[in-house]
Amino acid sequence: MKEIDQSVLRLLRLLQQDCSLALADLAERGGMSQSTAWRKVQELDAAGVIRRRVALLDARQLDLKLCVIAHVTLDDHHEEAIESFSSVVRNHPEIMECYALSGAFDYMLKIRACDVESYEAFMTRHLLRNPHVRNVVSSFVLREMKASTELPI
Amino acid sequence: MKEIDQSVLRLLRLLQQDCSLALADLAERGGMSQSTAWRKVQELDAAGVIRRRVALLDARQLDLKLCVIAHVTLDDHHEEAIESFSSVVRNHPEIMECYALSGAFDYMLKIRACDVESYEAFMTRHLLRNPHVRNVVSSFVLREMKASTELPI
DNA sequence: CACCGATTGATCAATTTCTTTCATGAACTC
DNA sequence: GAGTTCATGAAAGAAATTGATCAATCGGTG
Repeated sequence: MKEIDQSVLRLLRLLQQDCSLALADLAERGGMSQSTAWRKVQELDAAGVIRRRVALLDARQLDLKLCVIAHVTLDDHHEEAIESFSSVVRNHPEIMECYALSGAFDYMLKIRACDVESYEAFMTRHLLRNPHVRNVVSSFVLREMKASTELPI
Repeated sequence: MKEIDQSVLRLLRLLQQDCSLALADLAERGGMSQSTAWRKVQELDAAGVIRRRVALLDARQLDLKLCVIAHVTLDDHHEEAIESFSSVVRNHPEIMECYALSGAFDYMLKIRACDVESYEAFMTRHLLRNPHVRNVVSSFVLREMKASTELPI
């Protein structure tokens, strides 16, 4: 990928807001011809700047009313402990996000579940059962003030 | 929206993995005819179960190498303090996510920046300057183990 | 200024994809 | 069982994407 100029940034901003835009609209709003828009999007796809296009769904309508932020501390940080924990994270779609952090906790997880019971069940069944997990602190999300996928570009 | 049956769930799962699938592919993988797939997707769009379709970009290539999880505590929880804080969150795209939490902290923020300096600048300029913000604890993301937008359905 | 390469926009044909229409059959009601 | 509604699939038409070509334009360089 070459340098990313202003016109490409405009396309990217539009696409991360709505990738179902027709090429004609995209071009118009991006202030360029359809051919140029097409070529730039091709490049962005090929270069992997556009990683993927996904549909964002409404959690409430799909009965996932609960969202939890959990902070996890492992017992030790040996290869095996980390791999074991990673595997739990990978294999459970309820864990939507997981970041290794600096600071007081090793990991931060964002977890979705239908309700407190099923969260509790998932937790005890899969996370707390893992021998390397020393500590989990769960905070319930009271309100989603912002949940954007748009990078600040 | 009526009840959501298995075939619709299959479509939703596919779409939240890749919404650039052609209708024909979507239908085939979802195990139904193209017309049926089209109609179901229309309904899901209309009902808002599919909230939007977005492009996910590569933060690294866009020079956003830093990701920070910040925990914020407000001074008080009066209308004004909350509104003031909300306004900061709304108006700054660097703050990609913000959740009001139960537990030790009032809010959790996910923030993207190019580097530590610009993060520091943003922080002091916009968050710490806010008179209602009592405390901010920043944890740097060392590794993104998982960052999915797929709901566990 | 003249030249060169790169980028852009316009246009077109081929292909693919989306959307509508229509007919069929199942399920249900009266 | 006749009639109605509803969901389904096939097929046809409309529209958009894809990819290529060509001329015009822009920027830099000798």
